[in-house]
This record gives sequence, C-alpha cells and structure tokens, in this order.
Amino acid sequence: MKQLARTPRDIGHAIREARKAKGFTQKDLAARSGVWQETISKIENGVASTKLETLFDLFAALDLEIQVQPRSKGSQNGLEDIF
Amino acid sequence: MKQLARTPRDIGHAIREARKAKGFTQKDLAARSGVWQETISKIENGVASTKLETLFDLFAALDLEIQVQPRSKGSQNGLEDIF
DNA sequence: GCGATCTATGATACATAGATCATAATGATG
DNA sequence: CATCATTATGATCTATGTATCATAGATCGC
Repeated sequence: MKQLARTPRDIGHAIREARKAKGFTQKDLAARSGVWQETISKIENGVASTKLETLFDLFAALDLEIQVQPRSKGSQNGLEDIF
Repeated sequence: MKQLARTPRDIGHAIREARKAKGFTQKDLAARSGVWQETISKIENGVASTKLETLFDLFAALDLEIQVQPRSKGSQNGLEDIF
C-alpha cells in the first residue's frame, strides 16, 4: 500500500489509512507515538501543517517511511506512463 | 532517483541532492519556493524540524513528491528482499 | 435508544519554526 | 591571494504547532 502525497492533507489521509489498517484507534496511536490524540485528529484531517518531527513519530509507530521522488508525470496516482 | 527518509535529516539530504541535481543555489530555490535561503540552509542540514507546509513548498519547486509506504524490511536502502 | 468508545473542537500556555536583517564562514575562480 | 558567490549562523519578532484539559459530537454494539 503506497500513497502519493503532495499536500499535508494527503499525508493525513495516508496516516489515517495506515492507522486503521493496523486496527489502531487514535488513542492507541497516541500511546505508541507520544503524539496526542487531539493532535492526531487534526493531522488526519489536514487541519494543520505538522512538524516533520511529529510526522516521523507517527510514521515510526505505524511502521511507515517515506520516499522522496521526482513527481510522476501526468497524474496524481503514482502510476507513470499513463500517456 | 529515489530517497528513503525516516528522519528530518534524511529529508534535508534529499532536498539538497535534488536542488543540486537541478543546478539551483539555495537562493534560486528560495526565489522559486518562497522559503528563505537561511531556512533552506537549516532544513538541508537537518538543524530544525520543518513544517510540512514548508516542505511541500520546497518539493513543489523541485518537482518532488513523496510516497508513504510500509517500512522496507531489514535495511535502510529501500531495497526489499535482502535476505 | 442507551451507554460506551472513538473522534473532533475549543481554550490556554509554551516551545519553536520561519521571516527578516546582518554578517560570518566557506568555496570557487581569476 | 583577492574577490565574488554561496552557504551558514546569530538575533529578534511573529506565527503557529503541540501539550494539556474539558467536553461535544459521532459511531457502534447491545
């Protein structure tokens, strides 16, 4: 399961998906990551721009990592060679 | 050119690489992204945890995007099935 | 529908990221 | 070496992200 992200909102979605995929509640994730449930709620909803530090705390708790790559051409879905 | 990132420092490296690959100075990137040269310097050196917003400003100017994915097992280099 | 769990929201306080200016340090080049 | 471009550092101010507590709203099982 890979998720492209170009906006804070995209990141929020990816986190929510990963959290649910693991069967965690926000409170669970809070406990595992050290980030508060309220903060997680905001992040998942893209309400606020997050600090990288916080993001990586969440990623660690969710066993996620990110890959920095050139923008895939012509689409938002991460598939290349659409045209 | 894909760069794994699990820490703010990793992100800084990726940004510096991408910037140089495009032949931009920090000042160039500042002009294109709206982020100040001084701030870019700090980010590239992993001195400070960045805001996602700022990060995506830089990514946009560098034609980068990120992909959120499960941590690759057993290594830091993004290759799977090492063992 | 009720109660319990889960998520969102509002307020306050504090820490810190980023803008901004000045300047120092470093690096490349004639 | 001297100069110019590039990058780093230091200070101040402002904006905002996060912790924290309280609670409202939503969701789900019974």
